[in-house]
Amino acid sequence: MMPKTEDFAPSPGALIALYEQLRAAYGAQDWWPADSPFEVAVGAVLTQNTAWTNVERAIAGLKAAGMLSCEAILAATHEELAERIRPAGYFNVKARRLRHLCGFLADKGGLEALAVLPTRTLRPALLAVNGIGPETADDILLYALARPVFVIDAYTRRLLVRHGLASGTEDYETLRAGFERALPADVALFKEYHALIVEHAKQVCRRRPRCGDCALVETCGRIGIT
DNA sequence: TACCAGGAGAAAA
DNA sequence: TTTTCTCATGGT
Repeated sequence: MMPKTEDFAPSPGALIALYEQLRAAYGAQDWWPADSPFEVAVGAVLTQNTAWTNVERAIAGLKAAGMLSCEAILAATHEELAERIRPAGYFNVKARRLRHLCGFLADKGGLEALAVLPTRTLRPALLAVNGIGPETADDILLYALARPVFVIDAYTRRLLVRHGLASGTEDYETLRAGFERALPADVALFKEYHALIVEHAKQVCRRRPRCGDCALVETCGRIGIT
């Protein structure tokens, strides 16, 4: 089914204004925190429904074991891999997902080889990999492969609802399409926008971890977003 | 101690 | 087709 793009049509001015306020409040984020595109891809799987601090421990564990490569992950047993990524939670599930992703990458000739494929081909291919959903695929496309794809996450959804730009019932593709229609297809802008939304949520959640569906009120007020 | 977190797939209704 | 359940650690 085609996404319901008519349900989310923010004005470019509203999205740019929000971005500029976040940028003024938090400065340049220079995301994603990783040493290589492959580390970005691994991190994108490990961070599923998990705080980034736990993901950092898991990636450090993979690095320490010399397992931060497609070949090493595919060569390891399920138990070895799961043990290394245990701090990220859901370790059995994520170990399978990492192996699926690495199998896909190995089959395609590595992450670098994907550079020749257009996004309209690459995105469906990533989504066809078991364990790679829309957010994970878009993290990889934007931060590992520099494609102008806007990443939607729970923080983005909450921010949009808080500011009356979305109802909260829109599906992932609707929100992504809305951002991509309203904003210029600028990889640096998309990277920074998503990173700023995450930072914005972290700043608040650090103090008020159980603030329900209105977590952004305090910081929104402080930086003048209402 | 109990609750929650940057998701995704499978099973059930 | 939509909703519910499952996976699991670490911080508060």
